[in-house]
Amino acid sequence: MPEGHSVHRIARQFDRNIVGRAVAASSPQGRFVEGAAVIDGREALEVRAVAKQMFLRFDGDVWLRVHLGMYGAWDFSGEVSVDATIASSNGRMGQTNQRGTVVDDPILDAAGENSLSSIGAPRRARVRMSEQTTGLEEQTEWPPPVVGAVRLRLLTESTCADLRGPTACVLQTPDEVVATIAKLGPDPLVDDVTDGEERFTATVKKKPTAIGLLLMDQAVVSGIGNVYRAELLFRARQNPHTPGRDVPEEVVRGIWRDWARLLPIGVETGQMMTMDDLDPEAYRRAMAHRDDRHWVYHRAGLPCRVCGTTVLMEEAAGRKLYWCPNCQA
DNA sequence: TATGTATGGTAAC
DNA sequence: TTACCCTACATAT
Repeated sequence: MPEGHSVHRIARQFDRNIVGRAVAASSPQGRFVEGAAVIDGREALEVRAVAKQMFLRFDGDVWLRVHLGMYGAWDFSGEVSVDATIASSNGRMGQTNQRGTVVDDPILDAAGENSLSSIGAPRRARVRMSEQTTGLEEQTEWPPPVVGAVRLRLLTESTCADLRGPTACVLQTPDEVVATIAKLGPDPLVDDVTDGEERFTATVKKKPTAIGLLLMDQAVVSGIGNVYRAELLFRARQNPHTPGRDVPEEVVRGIWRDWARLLPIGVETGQMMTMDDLDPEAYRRAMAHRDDRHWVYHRAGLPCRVCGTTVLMEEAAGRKLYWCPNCQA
């Protein structure tokens, strides 16, 4: 389910709790038994996130590439460095208490930062990291019992990471990792932002494909998914159907810069917050309720927040595209 | 209990 | 373009 921000968040979690430690690897579900056997006993040395993919390097030049697709998730339990607000899947916010169970009524300040005093500190917790981070009921058993179809379990002495439902979970050689990343468009959190802008602009400028489709193409730009696509186009007041080469260059550059701005906000807040210029009360409401978080995404049939025109929805390449025909004429 | 939907991507037509 | 994969959850029955 995650767009780029979630993958960067998950990579950060790996950096804190898995990298630098030897792992026991297994595939309880049975679909990654050989790969797990290769990883088993190795030390995790480095994690990288590019676009919607995560690369975890183990000693001996063994790389694990994971793509969560729409349904994948990593469940962390044991010692977990909780650094962020934990939101339940229905959009309700919560945070974990000392026992790791979810507590309602988070304390958010106007900047959207939570008030956890132990930011970054390991604690007993159980969280599911997918598009959002969800608090799970903590298990006292160690290692935690396997629940459901776990493709890959990585276990350090103190932290357990369970992978479920990924689109891709494969081992790669260093050359293969380089090749995979080379096919991906610029990622504002990986590439130099100025270089990325040039690459993105040059690509879009020569494409006859609609800009609404180009933004979803990971070879054109990394990490944008269906939510950010709709929101970036609205923020640029850009019609999704305009061929890339016909979009004014300044608009194209503006979309890149906007993405470079929104992505880190998503990483820090854990939310696809695309209405960032809100007063504190509106911001609080947007953080708390998913339906109040976006300009046009998931708002088909509702009035545009800016002009009141009915927001439209159409299928584009099998995905739902939301836009305001007046603001984005 | 069944069904529909979802923030993604690939491969086959 | 369509089929298909992978899983969880909300909603309908």
